Amino acid sequence: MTLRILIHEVRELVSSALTSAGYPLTEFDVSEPPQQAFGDLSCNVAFLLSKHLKKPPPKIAMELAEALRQRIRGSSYILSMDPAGGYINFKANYARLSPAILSHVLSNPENYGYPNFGQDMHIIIEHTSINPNKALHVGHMRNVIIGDTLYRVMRATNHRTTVLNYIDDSGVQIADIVVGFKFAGFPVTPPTKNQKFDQYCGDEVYVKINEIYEKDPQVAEKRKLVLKEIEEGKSEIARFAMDITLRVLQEQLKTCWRMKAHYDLLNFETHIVGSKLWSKAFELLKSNGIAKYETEGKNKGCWVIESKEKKEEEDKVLVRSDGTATYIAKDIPYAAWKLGLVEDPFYYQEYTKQWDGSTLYATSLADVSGSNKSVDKKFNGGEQVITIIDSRQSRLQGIISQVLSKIGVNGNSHKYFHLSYEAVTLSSDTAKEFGIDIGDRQFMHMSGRKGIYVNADYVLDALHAKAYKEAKTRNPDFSDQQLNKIADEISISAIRYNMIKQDLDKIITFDIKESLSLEGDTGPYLQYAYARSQRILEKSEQGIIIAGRTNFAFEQLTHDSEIALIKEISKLDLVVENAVKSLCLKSLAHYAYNLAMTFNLFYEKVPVLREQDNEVRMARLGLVKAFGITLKNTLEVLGITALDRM
RNA sequence: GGGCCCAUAGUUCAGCUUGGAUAGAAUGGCUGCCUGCGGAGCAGUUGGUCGAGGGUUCGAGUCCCUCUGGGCCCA
Repeated sequence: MTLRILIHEVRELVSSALTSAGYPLTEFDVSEPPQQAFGDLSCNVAFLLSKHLKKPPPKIAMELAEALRQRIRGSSYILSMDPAGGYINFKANYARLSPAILSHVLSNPENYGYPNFGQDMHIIIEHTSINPNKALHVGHMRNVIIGDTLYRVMRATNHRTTVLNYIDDSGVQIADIVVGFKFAGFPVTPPTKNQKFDQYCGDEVYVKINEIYEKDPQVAEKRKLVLKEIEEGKSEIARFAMDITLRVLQEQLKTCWRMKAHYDLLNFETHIVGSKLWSKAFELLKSNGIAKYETEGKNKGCWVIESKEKKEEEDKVLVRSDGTATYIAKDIPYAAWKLGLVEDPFYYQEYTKQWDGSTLYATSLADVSGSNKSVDKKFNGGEQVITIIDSRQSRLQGIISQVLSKIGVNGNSHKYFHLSYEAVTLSSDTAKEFGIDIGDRQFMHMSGRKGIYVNADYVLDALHAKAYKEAKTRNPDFSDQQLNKIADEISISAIRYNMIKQDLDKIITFDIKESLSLEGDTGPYLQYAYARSQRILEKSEQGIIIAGRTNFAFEQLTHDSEIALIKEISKLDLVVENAVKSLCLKSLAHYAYNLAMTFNLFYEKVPVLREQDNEVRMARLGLVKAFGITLKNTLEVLGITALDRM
């Protein structure tokens, strides 16, 4: 039993009342009214009918109420119904509802709130995909956290998930680092002790080589040479570049794993290039008449995609007249591979074990025998492909979707979906820490080239230090190991919640001071509510065993804050469903916050352990336990660990 | 020149997909609440011409149009 069933019941009642009162069946909404005083659910059908019936809504509501009143029987979960204004408000019968909801939660602790509508559908999610020449900064964190949360909620709703991380190992950015090492004298080992290799490459080599380019065009020339060698893939420089790529990648993955991100496959760009995927995809485009050869005009000698719909739009060049492919031509075959539109050219080998015990695979072009044996595994051919990239790529991604919709992706434009999000920028105060005064402006964009960004590890470390200190004052008897574990979980929770609670279309103005807050609308607030609930259960179990029991005298829970908590608990599956269907991940965060807040109110108002009446006390313990299950399952999809102590 | 996104309290944001009852949080400021199930909490108070104008509607923060300001992409 969840709120969903109650809503369904109200809908059925209203529908049949419409018929018997002589009104036409029409679409209407059943939702929660803005205030508890109006009831538990509210129906707006009278407003909608008044439009074409030219009758005032309150009058229609009154008439419908008559028909409804006869239908509400004693066996129903609905206690009463009242027309108010034009609304029809319903009050739930919690004496029946509460036992049904709470015993359902208690008997499904593992998967309560996770509706099974995925039905094993294969969803491919790509996220992270950071150039392997630098460490993650806060902007990358947003990408990782959006992607991993999506993966978690898809997995929880029984989708078959494959998470890809695209490694651009043949781009200019990696070439810049190689130039730094080979032609500008940077030592390959970081001169500062214990410096992470990704930070060294990004914070120092990359920033300084860009300064050198400005002054010395001869060094800038070397970049072209290095790029060419990497593309050809055989030389000593190419091998060196791959070595650097893998070392940076390893450090990047450590940071991602620190945030509890999970991946299934690393897709190396050099493998995509070397696999001849492009020529297969190109043939597909030609045979479908999508790619056209221009014989005149400014694109003479190029292969282009014509845009017929809008005349103002430029035709997109795929292959230049000199035979080189554009960046669009790189992305189309990869996208076609994801959807399974071209034959899979890759071998797969085990790359490494991850933090969660799962195996991370990598693409390969050869069937390698020996220790790195290829595995027979299918990573592509998703029924839906979701790519998480920032909004600057919207145009390119739009073109790719458009092209794919013409080949094989029959009519279903949602099969290839670009999940776009806005940038993370620096607040005025945080910009000042880089010695930059941005005047009246609200934010400033980060710049990798100029070294103006906040590293992910720096934020995690700062959060960790703060959480550690706080935890130690509250738990002076805890060991260093215990405190570190707690501080890990709190720091992850703070950053993950911070990055997911905001709308994807909004620029995040990152402020280092504000991001360190552990109070109010934050991840640790959620964990705190959970820890409080677990402490109550822990203390109670010295005298009373409630483990394994699912039925209590829940009908005796009648206090406002008890009812409010039960109602909030009953909504999780609706929230999860909405999060998946509208790809609205922030709604999970908002729900978690509301649930925790509702519990905190209950905690203030209603005593549990001090309750004298044995039955009521037991019922409250059952409620506390059900709350813990619900919050824990919500936090799980957010990638936040529910802590018993903090 | 063309396309996409954003604008709500001092600040950071919910609410807009699907129009509806008194526009909500957090944070900051001020004030209370720990011999009590953990104060990373709770309560109160302060703070809003929902960027501007027009339109649709019985009803617009929400839908449509124009404009302004900011951001991004393409040329």
